[in-house]
This record gives sequence, C-alpha cells and structure tokens, in this order.
Amino acid sequence: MNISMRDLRAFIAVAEQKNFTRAAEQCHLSQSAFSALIQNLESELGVKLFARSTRRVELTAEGKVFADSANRLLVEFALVQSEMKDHVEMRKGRVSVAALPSLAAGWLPVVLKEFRANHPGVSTELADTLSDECLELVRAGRADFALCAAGSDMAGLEAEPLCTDEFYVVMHREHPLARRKSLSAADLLNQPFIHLSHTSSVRQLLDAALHPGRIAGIMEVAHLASVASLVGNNIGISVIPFLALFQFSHPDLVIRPLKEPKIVRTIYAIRLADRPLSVAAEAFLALLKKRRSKIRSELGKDERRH
Amino acid sequence: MNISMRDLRAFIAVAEQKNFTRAAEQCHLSQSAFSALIQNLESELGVKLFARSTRRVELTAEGKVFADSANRLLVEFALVQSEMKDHVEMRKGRVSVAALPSLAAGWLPVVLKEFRANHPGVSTELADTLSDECLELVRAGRADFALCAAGSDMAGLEAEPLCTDEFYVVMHREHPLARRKSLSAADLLNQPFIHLSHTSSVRQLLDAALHPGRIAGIMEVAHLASVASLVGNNIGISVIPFLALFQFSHPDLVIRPLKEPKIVRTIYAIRLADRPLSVAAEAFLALLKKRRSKIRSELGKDERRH
DNA sequence: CACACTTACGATATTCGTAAGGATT
DNA sequence: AATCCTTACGAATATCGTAAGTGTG
Repeated sequence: MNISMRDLRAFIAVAEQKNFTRAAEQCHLSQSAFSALIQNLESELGVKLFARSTRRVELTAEGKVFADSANRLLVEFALVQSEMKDHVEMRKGRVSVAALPSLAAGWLPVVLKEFRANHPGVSTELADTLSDECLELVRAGRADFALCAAGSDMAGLEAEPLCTDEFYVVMHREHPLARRKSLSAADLLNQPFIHLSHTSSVRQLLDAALHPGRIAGIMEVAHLASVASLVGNNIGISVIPFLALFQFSHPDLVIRPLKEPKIVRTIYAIRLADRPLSVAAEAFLALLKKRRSKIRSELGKDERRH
Repeated sequence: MNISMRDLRAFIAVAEQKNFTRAAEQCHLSQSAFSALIQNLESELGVKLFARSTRRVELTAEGKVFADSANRLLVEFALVQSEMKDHVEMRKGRVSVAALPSLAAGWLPVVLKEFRANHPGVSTELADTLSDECLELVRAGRADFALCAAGSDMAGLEAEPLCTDEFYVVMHREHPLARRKSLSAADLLNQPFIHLSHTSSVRQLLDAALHPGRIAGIMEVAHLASVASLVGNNIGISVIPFLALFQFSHPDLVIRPLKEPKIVRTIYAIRLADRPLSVAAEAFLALLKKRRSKIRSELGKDERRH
C-alpha cells in the first residue's frame, strides 16, 4: 500500500474535470499512463472510484468519500511542504546561542538585532554565561553554538576561531601605576589584585600567564561589575580582556595595555562536531562572522558614550 | 514533487531507529535502496533531514520539524484508508431506496431490518412514493435505486424484474359479486368502481387492461386507504394488486382473484444505467433479491394477523 | 577491523507514451 | 465520424540489490 501525493493530485484532477484526457494533461501525463495510474489507485484502495461510461466519468459513492479525504490530505501536505520551506527560507525557525557575558552585553545584541530584523519569524535565544556552561549548553543540544573560549575538554565539539581578545590592566586613576602608558607583568607584582573566580576562563588564562604565586590576590569575585566597583574604590587592580572593558568605562578608572607578556585569548564559535546547524543557526553564525570586524568598533561606541 | 506514504514511513522508521540498516529491514528494503530513498526525500524537500556521522544517525533541526508533520500525515492517511475500508466492508455507508408504498409498507421493512442489523453503521433511507416519483428520485441521484413499476420513459435507467404482482377485485362482503370465487373483466361492467388517481401506475395498468370506457368509475382517490374505506362502506368495488392487499384485510371486505384477463404488473429494481451502486446499495439490492421469495409470505403473515 | 552509511553498477520492475481497440453518441 | 477510455506493447525511467568504497570508533 503506497499512495503518493501525485496519485492524490491525479485523482482530484479527474474528480474535478470529470474527464481523463483533460486531467492527464493537467498532470502532464499521457492519457494512457494516467488511466493506468487511476486504475492502480483504485486497486490499492480496493474500491472503484470512478464510474466510467464511454461518454462520462463520474465519482462513485466511495469515490466521493475519498475525494473529501484526498483534498484534505493534499491540503495537509501542502501545509507541511510550506512549513519546511519556511524553515529553509528562514521565515520560521529557532536559533539558540550561548555566549560569554562580555559578548552578550556588547557586540552580540547588535548582530542579533540585525538578524531578527532580517528574519522576524525566527525566534532567537541567548544564554549569557561563562565558557564552561556555554560548552555544556552546546553539548546538551540546548544551544546551537557557543561564542566563548575553548574549554579543557573539547571532545565532540568543533571550534572555529572568531576573534582574539587582548588583556588590559584596570586601576583607579589615583593608583601609582596609572601614570604609566603600558604595563608589564612585573609591574603587577605585589599589587593588591582583584581576581575573578576560578571557574572563569579569564582567571584560568591569567593564572597560566602570570605565575599566580607572585600575584598578591586579595579578593575573588564572580562578576565583572564587582571587579569594576572594587577597582573603582581603589581597593585593588585587575586585568580584564578587551571585550569586557565596557564595564570599566568610568572617570575614576584607568585602563592600560598589558605588554610583556601580551596576554591574548581567542573567542571561538563552538558547536557539536558532526552535527549540521539548523538553517537558521547556520545563517546566524555566518552573519556573526561577517560582522566580526565590528566587534571593536561596537565597543568603541560604547566607550565613547561614557 | 512527489512524496509517497512509503517515503514517510521510511523516514519515520529512521527517525525512530536512528539507524539506516534496521530501518531498511523494517521497510523490507536493502540498506542501499533505503539510503537512496531517504536521499531522494531530502532532495525533494530541499533539506537535510538526518545528520549522519558514520557512527550515529540523528534528526537535524529541520528533520525534527518534518518528523512531527510526517507522523501527522501518516495518521491522517491511515484514517482515510480505514474509512475507505469501512465503506467497502459496510461498516459505514448510506443506502437510499425509493419504493412503492405497497412495498414500503409490507415486505421492504422486513428486509431493511435484516440489513440494518447486519450493517449497523450503514444509514438507510426509504422514500415511499408512486412509481413516477420513484424514478425521478433515482434519476436525480437522491435514491440509489427504486423498487417500482417501469415508467413510460426509462431512458438512462436500468430495470431488473424483481417480482410480479397480480390484481384482485375487492368489494364489500354483501356485494352481489362476493359470492363468486373468481371474477372476470366482464363482471365488473356497470359496477360502481373506485379508481386510483391517473398518476398511479396501478390505474394506468387498469386503464390499459380493462377498457376504461366500459367501467363505471364513480370516484377517484389518491390513497389505497381511501379505496379501502370506500369499498368497506360498499360504495363501490375496486381492483388492487396483491402487494397492496394488506390494506384491505378487514372482515367486511372480500377479495377475489381477477381472471380473464389476468392482470399482472412487474415490479423492477430500477437504477441509473452505467452507474455502479455503492457497495452498501449493491449489498442491499442483493439481499432484496435473495429475500424476494418472502414477498408473499410476509404479506400472508400480515393477513393472518387480521 | 568491525560497523554503518554511501557510491557504483548491472539487473529488475515500473511507468511511460504511441498506437490500436472498443464503445457510445 | 468524433470522442473518450482501455488495452497492448516496446521504450524510457526508476528502483532494487550486490558489492565495493569510505570514514569512524
């Protein structure tokens, strides 16, 4: 028992035209092939659908019953087809992104806005969280992809570099080091230092780069806003990646590039390996890559605003 | 764009099994043919439905969307199939019969009852009316077939004899002719005669057979019950077909066979030519023919009851 | 190296169209 | 004679299965 949409369309064509020849034309078939098709349909259903006298073709009682059903099935099927098309052409869909708070608060919304304007039917979700949780969301399939740093275990994931992010020293404007144009790791020794929590990728990177034993950490907080406040009150200094600097735009704060060693982290677009993204997610990721040059200029705008 | 139910079943099979090989077995196909089938489906829809790594098969985002639709379509289709089957096997359907009042009041209900008991899902309709209107109902498609006498214009109709119906003289028991065992046309001359209306097939047959000029018609009524009442009051006599005699079972009435000429009418099963009956109507007609031997015995029962 | 999907390719079935047949008006 | 559906039959097409190819764990 195998009936196709074409069979249904053919059936409906005869039912409407009441004529095999015209129905066959409508279906781009020879009349004989068409006749065979209808006969086949009748035998599959086990019912005569048409009463053919040589001069007239009419639906049988059972044919009428089937006509209603066939029409309904065709409509249903057309809806399914159009829904699939909607997804392919991104009039429908869903994109779920996990991103570092720094990206989620700065550059990402700008691109998100553009994407949403272009594809109003596609719903977008954004989870702003630390790298590890970003990766977890991707692994669990709760996010299509993540924009974050690479984690220690990247098995099953595929990471594509999106941009690099340099680290800066932030301190109070009255801090002794504030007069310097740039700073090195040696300058930070014995300075009261505000750390982010160990789970933060920033912290992990700093620990690796700056020999933690020699840094006089005096405090450990979870959120950048806390760091900014502590530094703003001159309780200590900190080292922050460029993308997070928008939280440190304050007259009392001074930002200085950290040189020697220059610390750079890479932000990746990370997704499940061997799993294609949905059409919409693919498109959104493409747009993100297309707009990646604006990452810094967007932040610039943000800083100028303060 | 031609997608078949088989395609949907195959798709659902992989979606559930998450494995082409098992799904192929489930569909009684070789794995390679199955693979081609799915690829074909994907290309027809214009979307990748499955993410195949060599080790795992999963639905893509679009595949999940399609899975819901495919399931729904299959369910819908199964319902359509079962509805068609219901009609073929007469768990559903409709039979509409037009029949002469004499049949509709006597034999027909008995067969109808049997049919309805065997096929409770099939709705039955019965129009009890004179032959001309019976034929009209059949022509208009309002009745599947009619049980009545043949009309003057039988074009487009197909008549199959069902039974014959002989005519009897009915009169009051005190009527002079009541003592006779049988009567001839000559006996009826100059007797006050109760006629049915000209539209009645009975009347037409009598007019043709009994030389109306020589019959002293004194009254013309539409319904047999009126004839019975008039005759019951000894206002006149009448000639009535056997099948209608059940209305004349009364102690005051006497029924005598009419011989010379013996008048016989034929009752036909009449339907549209070149139009098959619905399965249910065909079955009902078959049952009617099978039970036709009971036409007289049913009437006998009726008469015995009085 | 075993498993699982894809590709290649010859074999098999289906489906197609032309042409002839048959029935009706 | 014209119309319209069916049947016959060779041809085109699609589908199938075996077997080889490929990538992964």
